[in-house]
Amino acid sequence: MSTSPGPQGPPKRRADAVRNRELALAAAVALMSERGASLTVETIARRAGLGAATVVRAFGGKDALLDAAVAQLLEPVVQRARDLLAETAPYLALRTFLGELIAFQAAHHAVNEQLTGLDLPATTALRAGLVGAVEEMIGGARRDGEVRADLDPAVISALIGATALAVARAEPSSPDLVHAYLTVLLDGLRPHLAA
Amino acid sequence: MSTSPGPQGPPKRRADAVRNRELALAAAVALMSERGASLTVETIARRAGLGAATVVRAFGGKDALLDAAVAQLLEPVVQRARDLLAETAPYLALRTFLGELIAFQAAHHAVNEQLTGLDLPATTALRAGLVGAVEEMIGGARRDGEVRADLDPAVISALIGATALAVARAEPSSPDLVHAYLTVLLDGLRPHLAA
Amino acid sequence: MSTSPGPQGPPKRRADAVRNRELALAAAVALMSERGASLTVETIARRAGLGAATVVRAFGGKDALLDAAVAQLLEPVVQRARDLLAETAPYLALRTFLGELIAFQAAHHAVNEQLTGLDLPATTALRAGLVGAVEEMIGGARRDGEVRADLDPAVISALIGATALAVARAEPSSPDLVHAYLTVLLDGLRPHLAA
Amino acid sequence: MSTSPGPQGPPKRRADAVRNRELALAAAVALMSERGASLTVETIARRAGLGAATVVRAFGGKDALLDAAVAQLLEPVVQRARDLLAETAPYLALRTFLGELIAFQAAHHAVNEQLTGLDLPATTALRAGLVGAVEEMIGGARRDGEVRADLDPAVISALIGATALAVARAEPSSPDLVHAYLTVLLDGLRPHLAA
DNA sequence: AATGAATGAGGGTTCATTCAT
DNA sequence: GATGAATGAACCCTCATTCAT
Repeated sequence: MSTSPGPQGPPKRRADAVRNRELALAAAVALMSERGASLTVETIARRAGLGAATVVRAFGGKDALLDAAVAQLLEPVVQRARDLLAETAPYLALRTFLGELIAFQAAHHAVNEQLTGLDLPATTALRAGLVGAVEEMIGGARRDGEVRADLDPAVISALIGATALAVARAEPSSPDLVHAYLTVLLDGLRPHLAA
Repeated sequence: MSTSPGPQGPPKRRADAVRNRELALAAAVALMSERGASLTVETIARRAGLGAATVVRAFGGKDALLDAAVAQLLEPVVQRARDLLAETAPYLALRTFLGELIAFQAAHHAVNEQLTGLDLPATTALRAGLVGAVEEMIGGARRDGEVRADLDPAVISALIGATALAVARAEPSSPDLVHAYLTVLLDGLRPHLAA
Repeated sequence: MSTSPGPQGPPKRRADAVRNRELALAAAVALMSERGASLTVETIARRAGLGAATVVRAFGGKDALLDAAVAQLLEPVVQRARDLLAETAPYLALRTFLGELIAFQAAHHAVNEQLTGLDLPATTALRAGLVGAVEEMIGGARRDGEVRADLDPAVISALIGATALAVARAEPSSPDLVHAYLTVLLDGLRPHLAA
Repeated sequence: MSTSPGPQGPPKRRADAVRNRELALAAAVALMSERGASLTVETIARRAGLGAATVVRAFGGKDALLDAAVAQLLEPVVQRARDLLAETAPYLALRTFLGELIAFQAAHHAVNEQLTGLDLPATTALRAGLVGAVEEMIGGARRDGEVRADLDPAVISALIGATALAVARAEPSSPDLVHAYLTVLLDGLRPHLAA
């Protein structure tokens, strides 16, 4: 009885594993936020204070690790978009969300710099969710007459998806650039006043 | 003096070297225009009909080769921007150039897909030249009252530089996206109608 | 004496250890009977419902585990050979045993597929025992005039040892092949009719 | 003109590459003939006096290297079987070939020790050719009344294929074992004299 | 000068073993 | 004592660069 855990304890040392998973994720995220970081398994592991094999085992492969890292970055963003959609008028939601999106991306501006050509299902799904939420915002705002009606909301959403990340990743990053992006984009999205 | 040719001896077989340089450049440019091309030295050399060592030797390293290739791609674009600046009213030049820029980038959407973290001086310089030309267009258009005055032309230029490439490289590429980008951007750049 | 238990204290939880040993052995044996099974420590442990460290600890290393597993497979075969020797006329014993040996090997055709170069003392000893038993069968059958006398029984036994396994492991396995093997071998072992 | 080769020379340094290919093949073959040799790319390369990457590049992968090595070993054997078939009466061809086959295999007794589960097309094809040739020998000998008619030649051929290699690889290798194998096998293949 | 070939460095992954719980 | 997790070593492979021809 002295060594066995109480009746509540199925996970014996799982806690450490979870912690190391998070360490590896955090290390990957940190490296993604640094320009030109190498993002090799070895580098990530060293940053996390772990062995290279450990991080591979914890995720089942480098791709899965990167997928999990990007997903961890993206998940709260998507959630925030959904929350805004539920709580706020579409156009206000769009304005609010865009600002937050850029601010968030700017804090992790190197995200998916080296992710081209990889199979990242969680990331793909989250990006789709994000684009979908933005599309709903735009659709609603358009119905409210707040956004121009001559462009397809899906296309506008894709446009935002493509450019927001680029602005966030711009070198050098500057608040002025973000401000200009938001200003131009939102003004450009307003309904046409005159031909 | 022993190794350098005398004044009577211009480079003897430099013609071959120049030709091979151009072959390698053309091959690299062609590969950059194909999604998912491998862009290894071996691949480039095979495409050029040359040996791998030849292309390395012709440029002194892979980075320099890529730099030269991207520069070759970018150079006419920059030149076009300068020509438009010289010949056309600023705002019209801007509108014209933006459309051409996107079309060009879309035709070479793989450019600097794998260029992160590399030291590419020629590319950097040309990009600066391009951004500078756009900045002049915007400055002129602003003086003509064609572009909003509440944003710094340099910042707008940086914004265009950051987003144009992203739109051109978007996956999947679509004319609608390009159209929406140009529409929103240009409308967003118009002077404010109401404070 | 200090480490060995006193006469009043037999091994306390040795029962668990013994049980785990048997679980691991059974798992290893089961995996050896499946074509292309991976036979890693992890795989064996999972099949046994144990932790990987447990199976290693129970045997002191993977080699010892495999040795014990093969030995467990071979032991009843050797015992059967000894029983037949004791109970049956040599030549009949030989005919009977050969059929059973092939059938047994065919049921565990993956045995020692991945065992090359390993140090497996128990397996080696059992194989020697098996070869010895067969040698006795042949020697007795030769004395009875049932087997040709121009070949050394030890050599014939080695021949059987080498070929029986190969036939059992042949790809693809077929009853016809086994039948042909037994037919040709036994006929070839009969005494020479004509010089 | 001084440095360029004469008009006959398309392969400039291909000779060295061919030589290194052969060095690598010879090293692989040599290692296959040693019990317990590790057969890693590194080991083979070191034995050949080459870098590991060189042997990989020369063959395009480890599997292809092993395939080529085994094929090189097997090719003259298959050729010899075909020659015997063409020149000699079937049963004599069979007797002759079996002796040579064993002798040859015995000289390379570790061949395909670690080859299970690999995709080796050349090896597979050559083994099929060998089995086919033996099958023809047996079929012809059977028509001549030299080999028993109650067993399918294809099955007998498979039997020989399975056992000959095993005998050649037996540990320890001994001339007596080979002699016994040939004696028992050939006698066992003779037509049935009495029920 | 051009090049096919060689290679050292580095990548991701697997696995038997060790360790902390 | 049992175990999930950690890990160092080893494997195969790729590639930019260097070398011998």
